[in-house]
Amino acid sequence: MPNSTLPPATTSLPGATVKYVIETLSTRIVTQEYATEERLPSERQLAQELGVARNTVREALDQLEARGMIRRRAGSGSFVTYDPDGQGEALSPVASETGPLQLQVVRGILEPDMVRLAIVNMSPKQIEALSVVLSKMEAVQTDAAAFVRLEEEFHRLLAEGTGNPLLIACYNLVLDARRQSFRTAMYRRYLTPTRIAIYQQGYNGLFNAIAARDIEEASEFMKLALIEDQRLLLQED
Amino acid sequence: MPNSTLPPATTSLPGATVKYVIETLSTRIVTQEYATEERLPSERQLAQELGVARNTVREALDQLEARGMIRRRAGSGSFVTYDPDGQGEALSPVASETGPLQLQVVRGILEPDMVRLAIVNMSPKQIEALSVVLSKMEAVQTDAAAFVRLEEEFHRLLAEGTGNPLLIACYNLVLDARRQSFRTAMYRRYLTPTRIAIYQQGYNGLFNAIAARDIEEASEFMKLALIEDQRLLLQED
DNA sequence: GCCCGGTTTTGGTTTGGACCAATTGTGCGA
DNA sequence: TCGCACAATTGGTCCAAACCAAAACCGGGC
Repeated sequence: MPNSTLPPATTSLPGATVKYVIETLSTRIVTQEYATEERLPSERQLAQELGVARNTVREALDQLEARGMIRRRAGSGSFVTYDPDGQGEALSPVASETGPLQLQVVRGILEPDMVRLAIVNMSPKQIEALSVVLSKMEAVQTDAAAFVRLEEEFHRLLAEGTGNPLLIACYNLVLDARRQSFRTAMYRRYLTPTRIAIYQQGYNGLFNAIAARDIEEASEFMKLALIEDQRLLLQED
Repeated sequence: MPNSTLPPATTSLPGATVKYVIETLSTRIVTQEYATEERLPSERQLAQELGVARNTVREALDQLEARGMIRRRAGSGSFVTYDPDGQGEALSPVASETGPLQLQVVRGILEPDMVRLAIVNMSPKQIEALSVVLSKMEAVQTDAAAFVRLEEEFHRLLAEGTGNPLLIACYNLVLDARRQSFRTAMYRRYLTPTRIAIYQQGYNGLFNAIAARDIEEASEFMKLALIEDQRLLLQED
């Protein structure tokens, strides 16, 4: 079949491109690689850099805008509105009335199974995105706030890795509550460099288990992290 | 036509095309020109009829789907979900994009632990409220819709019985998705009086276990109910 | 130095085409 | 008649390109 034209070429995995762009950009935003208020590269530049069509970049930006992470102005550019220490936003009301222990309980219910689902569902690109976040986490030495943010991003990627919109929505509530907890309870005080190192080890093991598609191992690491959190919780006050 | 390139042509007013398609289609839906549950023309047909590109039709359909007026199934078609006698409040958007299987997965994660928490947390009054709903359920003979509503109420009371606001919020999402499932997938057809009797037995056992504060027994009953739902799901076609 | 108009950059919209994946329909053979 | 493989249909994703409108940028003229 002497097809005259075949522009798409389809070298990359289909169906994962937009999500890949979203994950890449949202990670960069969360890690402040694109700082708050900063202008991010033009759509055309991003398209070239990421090796996708502008259309695809646009769709990703649409969703980031819907999430409230960026704001776009025609003729001017796209700007980061995401605020890491977002004092601003009213988190969902449930977040504020959820106690640290209650948060821990729900995490204990969701996360082990969430990892299982993610493992059997994540695409290579999604795992790649996860590894990017992991390496940034490993680079953290003392900045507890940054570490917490990266943890959230890591968990968010896991949730999206399940491909289950309902589960993702539930876990977004969990993350809201978690953010709230960190704001009020000031765990950060207890996130010493030593503890950060412990967590880094845990996340590293978790990621390796995920990359190896070792379901039980990963679920076990997830539980360990939860137990560690619990210990931190009890030390408080 | 020897012209090398001029795809857009731009015969119609620019910037109003998508809106025009949305208005046209949503009007047809609201006026029941495309009746509820009916399949509307394929995207390619609509594109031709309205004189726009398929992409434009898709974008319009995206928004109609976001509004909950239609639902799309790859390989099958787009179907009107809008109900003119809409009791139907706007369900949370996640509800519409959650499939029956994904719903079942999340329920399988949450419900067994939810029962455990409820048992150790419910006050006598709350258990009393539960028994009231149960007796109403047992009075149902053939009205599948009523039974489904009572089931929801039963589950809601359980969730509230945990006293965990975060868990309650998560489970509300689950219930939204469940309601959506019943609307679209028409399980009701399979909820014969015989099946209702089976469920009644299950809920009765579940309640007794709860009243007796028998955690393992209750969790077991909960799982059984889930399995029963699953069977019902698989029979669907 | 300041304003004003053209040029450039940037996001916004639409087109058309190719290919993928899920579903449905169909016809042939056991 | 029953099933199963194959083809057609349908929504899902991505690409490349053109044009528009708003904003920013820049250089000349006052």
